[in-house]
Amino acid sequence: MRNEVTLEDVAKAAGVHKATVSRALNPETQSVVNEQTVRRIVRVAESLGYVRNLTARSLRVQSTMTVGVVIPDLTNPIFPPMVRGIENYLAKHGYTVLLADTDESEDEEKEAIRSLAERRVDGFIVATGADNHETIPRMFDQGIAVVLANRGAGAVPYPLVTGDDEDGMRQAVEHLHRLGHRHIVHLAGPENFSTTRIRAREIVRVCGDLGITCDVVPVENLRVDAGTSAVDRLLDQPWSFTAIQASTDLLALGALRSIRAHGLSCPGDISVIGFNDMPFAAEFSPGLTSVKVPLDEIGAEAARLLVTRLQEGKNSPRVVTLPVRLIVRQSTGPASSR
Amino acid sequence: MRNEVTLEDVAKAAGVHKATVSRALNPETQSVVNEQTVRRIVRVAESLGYVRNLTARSLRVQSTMTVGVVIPDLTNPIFPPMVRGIENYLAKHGYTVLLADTDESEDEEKEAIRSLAERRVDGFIVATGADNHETIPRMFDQGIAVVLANRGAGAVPYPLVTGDDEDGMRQAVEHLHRLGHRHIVHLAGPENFSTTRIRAREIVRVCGDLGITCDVVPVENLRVDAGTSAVDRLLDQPWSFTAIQASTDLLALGALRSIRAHGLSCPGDISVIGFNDMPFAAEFSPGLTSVKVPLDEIGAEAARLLVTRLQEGKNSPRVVTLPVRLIVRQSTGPASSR
DNA sequence: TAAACTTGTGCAATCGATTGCGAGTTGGCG
DNA sequence: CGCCAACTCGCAATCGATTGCACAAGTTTA
Repeated sequence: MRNEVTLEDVAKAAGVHKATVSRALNPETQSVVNEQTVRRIVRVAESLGYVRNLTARSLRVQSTMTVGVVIPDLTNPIFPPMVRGIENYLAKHGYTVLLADTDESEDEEKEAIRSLAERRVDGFIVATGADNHETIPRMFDQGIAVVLANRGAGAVPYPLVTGDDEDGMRQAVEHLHRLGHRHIVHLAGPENFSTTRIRAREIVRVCGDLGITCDVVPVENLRVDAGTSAVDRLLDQPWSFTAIQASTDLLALGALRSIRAHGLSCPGDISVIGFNDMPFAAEFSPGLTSVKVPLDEIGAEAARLLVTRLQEGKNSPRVVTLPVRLIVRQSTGPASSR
Repeated sequence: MRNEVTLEDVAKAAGVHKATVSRALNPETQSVVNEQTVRRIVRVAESLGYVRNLTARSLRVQSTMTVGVVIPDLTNPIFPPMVRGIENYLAKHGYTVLLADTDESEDEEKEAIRSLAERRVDGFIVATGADNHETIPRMFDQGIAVVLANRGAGAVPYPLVTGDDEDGMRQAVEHLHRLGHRHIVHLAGPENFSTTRIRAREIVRVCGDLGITCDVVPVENLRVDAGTSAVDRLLDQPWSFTAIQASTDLLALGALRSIRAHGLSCPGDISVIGFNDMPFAAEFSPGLTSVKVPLDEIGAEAARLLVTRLQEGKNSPRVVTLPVRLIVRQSTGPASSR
């Protein structure tokens, strides 16, 4: 049923030893085989429909040419571009990606990583980092090659590729300041994600510098609904802020929904500004002002770091920060005077 | 550097033969080993940090417990839900997914499939079907296990899981008919994709039944820009339709952009209705009326068919059609009278 | 008490490709 | 003519786990 043509078969058909076939078919070692022989072997291999068995090869050479990519949830729109970036880079270098979602559950993360480790991936790109998880540190102790993307993982000295959250937050707040906003709210993600924690820390710092009042409102997770209900709670009481800066576009989207549901207008009554610039953020109603994080480049860079680590053995810089840029759309406007 | 603990190591440490360790650690064969021994072996294995080498296992048992998922482009928003559906089902059954994008290029498709075949995936789920590609038929001849998702691939008798395009189109057109539309435009995708071809065929049929004039406008590909420029061309000349039905939400989005750019209003001047109900279609401006295709279920069902094929060897029904449902939002309204 | 089972474990072949080592051939050069 | 280098290519071990078969010890049955 399956393709069963083996090196041995090709060897027999070509009248040579399988070792010769192996060398003839591998670009690296092709040069030690007679040119005529190579041509003959290649021809025979094709006519027999030989396709090399990387499983067997992996066992022998101790490398599978696959990397495990661990993300929280593919349907979170920031991840597809990242995975694409990873995949594009890796494909060019002969690697294939084994994908695993974890749904933000530490158990599923552990399970996913175990499953990938059993399959002997050469390395990991992990985007599920959280400060309190134990898995990543243990991997470090075992000497497993890992690059973190987007989120850090506590004190583990793995390289981390991320957008410049601090600069992004500065751009966002300065934009609001120019528009006259003096009292804003920050929707903060969970404390144990480095990204959301840094963003929260940074926005209060920048607001302090500019003389803006900033209320940090914690949100239990990064889903749209959580953003909606958090803003619902704000708007169900007397309130006095004029803008909302959300740690994530999905939370910003939740804010937009809540504002609309309360019969208020954005940006008329409240301006909203997101973070990440997820795909289609421009199409929202109103188009979402957001800080564009180069998600595909984060993926590609993470892949690049991993590949150099795998091929040259040398470790990479501790953290790579990619530049971000504020994209102004319709969800931000002059502060309302109420 | 890597985990090098092998069965042999565990065996030595536990004072038994590696065959016994193998049996003790495999739930299937655990029963033939003495209970005491199992416990001892498990303990030793854990303390040594043994993680089973599926590469070696695969070679021996001729099965890798991985499936290749081939899609055009992960950043097309209809695919992440589908891949999630696939992954969820497969993970529950011990399989892992190897992901590959092809960017609608037949060469890349061929390359991706070859790469996955070399890694000896147990089967494929392919969403890049096109009538003129040669790869899929060849796979069939080789007896490779494949399930097609979303798009068919010519006359190949592989099972196909898809949404009910015909019923969906009927619902869409009837909705427009009720709103008074009598002249509409269909933005049609490429001819060689079964999905878009069927949708085009069906919309003209239904329009014929209802006495609606339907102009089919071909669009070269399924990207947003292509939709925009197609509608640009329509609106740059005299026109008389009152609604646009697009083969895909991305094309519909392109239409929305063009309408806005021409200073027209949707649905005031032109109603727009999409297909697939991609994530966040509700957030567009205006919220996009669309036919909801259960993408995650398509993925899950495709995975289910593949797994039963792999485990029971028996082939599945030729085509599984999942029900779809029109979701009415703000982009459709009464026909304008011009 | 011997024969017939059960139970638990070891032995060794096997999956398919890679690669260090060595042998055979050819050709060049002194 | 002889020696050595350069090419080619075959041999066999190896990667780590699985599994049919055999064998030993203990248990039941006739």
